[in-house]
Amino acid sequence: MPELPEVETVRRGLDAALENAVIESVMLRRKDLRAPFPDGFARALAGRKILRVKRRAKYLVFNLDSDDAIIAHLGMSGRFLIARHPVGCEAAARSEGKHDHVVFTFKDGRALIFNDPRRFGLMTVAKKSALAAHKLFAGTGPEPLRKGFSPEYLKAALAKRKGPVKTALMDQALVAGVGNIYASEALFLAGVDPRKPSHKAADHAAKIAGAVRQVLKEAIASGGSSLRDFRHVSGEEGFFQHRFRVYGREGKSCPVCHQRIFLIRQGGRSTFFCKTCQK
DNA sequence: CTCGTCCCCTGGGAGC
DNA sequence: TGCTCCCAGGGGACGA
Repeated sequence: MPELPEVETVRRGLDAALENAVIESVMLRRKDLRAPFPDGFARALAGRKILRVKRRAKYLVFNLDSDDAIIAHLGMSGRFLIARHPVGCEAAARSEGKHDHVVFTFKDGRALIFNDPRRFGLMTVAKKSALAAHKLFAGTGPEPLRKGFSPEYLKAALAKRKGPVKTALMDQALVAGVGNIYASEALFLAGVDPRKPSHKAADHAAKIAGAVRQVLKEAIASGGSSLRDFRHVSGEEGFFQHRFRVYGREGKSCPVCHQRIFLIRQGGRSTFFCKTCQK
């Protein structure tokens, strides 16, 4: 599910709802997700206040009023849902909702539930002062909506690679937060063939960088894409899935030239593109 | 190093 | 209706 626009949508919902919320308890319904919860996870969080919720790449970072931050990843199917009403909250906290793996309760009576059927998600705690060097973030490339993701940077990064440009865009070390949907969408906007070797696509770096930024901004403005699992923290769906130009549209007509859209496999993932518009 | 392949896990949809 | 197969937004561990 969640690429940068979806994670950013969740971040905004969490940040707005949980600023200054004080954690009362943390219930773990199992010992691990993609990785084990660290020892003392719940204990380190109880009584702490959430200051801000930030995002780096596809990770959410909850800054606490201690030295710690919670790091969370939605994997493919993770959801954060806020139970707003005390009654709903108590029910949520007590519930054994299928795949509700973590339940935070707050002093104000609300609850935050992390639900993740596939359990590719992750939740851990780390020192705020050492986040940039944390194993999960070291080696992560620039944020695509910040200045570091410049045409010059992308040109140099692509020039060093041999693999297809679409695979390169999905590499979190090259640029943070772009996944399978938005890599296809961005290359369509840029008019670049996803099969093109990265070093040859380097000449189009400015167009590609601009397209990545454009599609991510559009998707954030639409509240992300809900194909199956993705929901806002309120439970609402995003609606950018209705705006896909190529993703999931195999055999349908290209929005620009009306030729048929093709589906190929790259690195085990589906890629959608227009052979006429993308060279 | 970089690249491709496989795997983790559950659920939903297509096809028979 | 029910079974089997395939596929899914991510990422990390392998081996070549």
